Amino acid sequence: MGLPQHIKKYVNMTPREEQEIGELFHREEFSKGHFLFQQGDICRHVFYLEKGLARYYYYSDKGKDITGWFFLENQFLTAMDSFYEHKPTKNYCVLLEDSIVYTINDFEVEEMLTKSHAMAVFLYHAMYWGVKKLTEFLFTIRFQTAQERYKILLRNYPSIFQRAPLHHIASYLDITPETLSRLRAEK
Amino acid sequence: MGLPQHIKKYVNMTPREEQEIGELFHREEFSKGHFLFQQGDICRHVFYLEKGLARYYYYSDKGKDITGWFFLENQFLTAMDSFYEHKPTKNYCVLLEDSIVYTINDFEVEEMLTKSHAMAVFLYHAMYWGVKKLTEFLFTIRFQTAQERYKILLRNYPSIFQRAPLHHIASYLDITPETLSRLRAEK
DNA sequence: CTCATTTCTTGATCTGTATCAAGAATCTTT
DNA sequence: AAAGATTCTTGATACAGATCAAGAAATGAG
Repeated sequence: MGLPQHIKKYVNMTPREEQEIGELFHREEFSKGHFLFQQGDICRHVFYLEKGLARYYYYSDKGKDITGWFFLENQFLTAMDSFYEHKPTKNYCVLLEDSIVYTINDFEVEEMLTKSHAMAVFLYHAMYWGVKKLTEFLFTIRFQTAQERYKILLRNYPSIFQRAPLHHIASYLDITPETLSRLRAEK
Repeated sequence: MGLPQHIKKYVNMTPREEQEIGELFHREEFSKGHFLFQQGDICRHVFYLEKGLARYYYYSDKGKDITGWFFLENQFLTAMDSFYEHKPTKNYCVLLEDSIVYTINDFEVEEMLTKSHAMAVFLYHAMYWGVKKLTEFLFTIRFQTAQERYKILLRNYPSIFQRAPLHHIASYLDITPETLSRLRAEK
């Protein structure tokens, strides 16, 4: 493929290392509706979304469909705990659009982690990115009102509102579809 | 010091590496009330709490004192974004008890990250631990009621209720002191 | 030991968002 | 194009937990 530009900014690799890592990614195209993983799967891949949109979701204790995250272009995604701990995931990830995805296997990642110092450094930085995003999201959920959360999403990812059903956006924002509808109606 | 046992379970290091990393940690004792870092500091250390209790907190937009986390014995802590991005932190971390702390510098960590493959692997695993804890906490805040969150804390860390003031526990649970008081009063 | 401060409790009231209900709009399939 | 399914809106009501208020208990300084 040639390594996504995205990766390179995190870490200095030799051209050789860069090529080696790049060769581990497999390009694939999937149609809208394809599941990258489902409940019960042991998620054995990290995905890099070059084009398209994915919805990561699960069912709460009370059986409600909750969107945990939306993944847009140029983002990495996986079922983190499943991938890292080799256990079945409780989550789903479905494509909301036809997408181009680069895939890498768990054993390939692990091999690179143990054999390549540069890859270990890269994965450290990638994990930090996860910590940062989670911290931001936690902060938003804890301290912003429903209206503020709605406005933040509208500001940062306005395209989501054209690309995903509103009730899935509502659960991501931790509000009901009715409340989201009312927020949108306010002038 | 001898590396905390805690570290070893994450990663295989040669005795030499283990010794090298161990030597970078500096043992220190601090009294109750000591700040490990404060707003405005660039946090240049990772701390390992061997004994004691620390409260990580900040002031919300509305000026309220919010506990972000309690750190107990055998846990690592730092102002993650400040340490990683070398920027001033908005947070505070104060010891609630006399404590024994092992400290390592940012430049030492960075040197180990770039020079030692084993250290890079270790830091990758340490970051994952952060992702996991944040994910769990986010889940609790989003989907559990105040009463459930209270019970979870009481089950997992009962000692906190003897060791920290209740209003600081309340803000950690994302409830008011009044609500916590009422939850405790329920038989 | 005493006074002052901080912490905790209890009660009354308020509010943001959920829930329940039903109709309107939009998409999908034949 | 019609019928059915899904998504979205709007209104009425309910409720968990916040806020406001004030007193009680615990802690700490002199």
